[in-house]
Amino acid sequence: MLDIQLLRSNIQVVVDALASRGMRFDPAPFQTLEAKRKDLQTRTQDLQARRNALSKQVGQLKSRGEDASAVLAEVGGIGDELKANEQTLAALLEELNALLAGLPNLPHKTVPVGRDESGNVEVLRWGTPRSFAFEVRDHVDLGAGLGGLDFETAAKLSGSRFALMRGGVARLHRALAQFMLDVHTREHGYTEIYVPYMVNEASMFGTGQLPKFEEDLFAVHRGDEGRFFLIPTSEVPVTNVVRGELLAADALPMKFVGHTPCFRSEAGSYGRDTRGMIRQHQFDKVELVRIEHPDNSWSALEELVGHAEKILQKLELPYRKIVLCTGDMGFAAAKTYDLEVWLPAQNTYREISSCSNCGDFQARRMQARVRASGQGKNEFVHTLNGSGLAVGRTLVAVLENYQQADGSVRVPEALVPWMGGVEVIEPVA
RNA sequence: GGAGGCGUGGCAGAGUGGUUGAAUGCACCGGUCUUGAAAACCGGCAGGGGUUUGCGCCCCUCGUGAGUUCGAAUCUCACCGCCUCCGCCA
Repeated sequence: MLDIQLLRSNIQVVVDALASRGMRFDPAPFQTLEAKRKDLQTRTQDLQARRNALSKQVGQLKSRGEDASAVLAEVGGIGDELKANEQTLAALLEELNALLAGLPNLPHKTVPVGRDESGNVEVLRWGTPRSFAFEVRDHVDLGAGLGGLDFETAAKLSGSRFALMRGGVARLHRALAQFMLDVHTREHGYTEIYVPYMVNEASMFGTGQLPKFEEDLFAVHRGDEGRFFLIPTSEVPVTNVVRGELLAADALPMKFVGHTPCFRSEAGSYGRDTRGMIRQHQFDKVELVRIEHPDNSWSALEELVGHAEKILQKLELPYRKIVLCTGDMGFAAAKTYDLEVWLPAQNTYREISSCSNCGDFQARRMQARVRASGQGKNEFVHTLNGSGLAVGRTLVAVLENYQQADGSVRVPEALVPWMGGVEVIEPVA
């Protein structure tokens, strides 16, 4: 959520910044609402002040045993008008709020301007894609050969865009997640956190999935007692840990790492990545979340991306790092780095991590603040999140990059201890 | 699922219709004292919003939302959450 003060004082800044994201924002409706609000709020508050003063008089008169009927008659007349004003004002504020809640975050000044993904800027390439002396297989074929990836059975159980893993591949999947958790907790100082996979509406609003992106979510209904939403990323529950909190300055930074499944309806992406487990309704992700003091969030973003990169480096998977341009960023982000891993079968780099600083955008929605240390004002915290990494896609990358001519797959050296010493996953006969 | 209890400021905890946004303690901030620190003492200290060049003035908020009333932390209803006991249960 943007700061309404900014829209009041300098709406052109907002219009321009949103334009760089490819969004046409017409300031007129906001300004009309805002003018009405100002007028109505002033009048309402005047009425409230009068009522309060007169009611106070009644109390004084009665405590002295005097007659209060004249004052009572006067204050009685205020009631109806006041109530009407209060209701109109509440509706108006709600409308303003809804308008505000629908606006995406403003890009940080260091974000390259661009209209779509073609405007993204590569900042780093790490590792050299391996050359193969045989024809590479994609993870679907490899997984089938290993008896470890079974999309047909998953489809029987649930439908398309679900995966079922067995044996060595299932173990590899588990090992990857454990490995990531261990690296981030032991080497990068994150606190492991376990969170609910279903959250309420307020949490989805807090991180920005609602109200605009409901179609991307799975909802779980509980009769007429309301509904939960399956988390599309652990960013949602983990970040919302601080919702509604006023934190002590020394409570920051908070660094969490969580491993959860993620559920996405993938509405509107019917034709894309239909083969294999690149784009699933359910996938696992190890997520890094940081709650930072506003002064530190930008250096924290660089650090966080580095932590995600470290996993790829340890697994010796070639990747590149790009900065998303203004037109390609997510709703809540002020700046985003994507990490893309090399997939030999696709002969290209594919997204495996997305790391963002959301600035105070989510914090304002969540009302998550940090107490000022000295005289200053309490401030909204800054929230950051990044995949460290998407486990399913990491599995795909390992299978494809470490495949051998006979269809077996070597286990990356760094991962062997998490595989109980297994160094190669062999095809089934 | 049944029975009972409880939600007040950063924390603990008073307050059961009237100048109470709220005692007290702790924490925190500033100061006195001290070589420095601690202790002691003095002072400050909820959040959000409106308006104002500023001083300030005003409004809202005691889990959330409705209601009763001239007036609600206090009374009524609904909802949410937490605790205790019983039942069930991975």
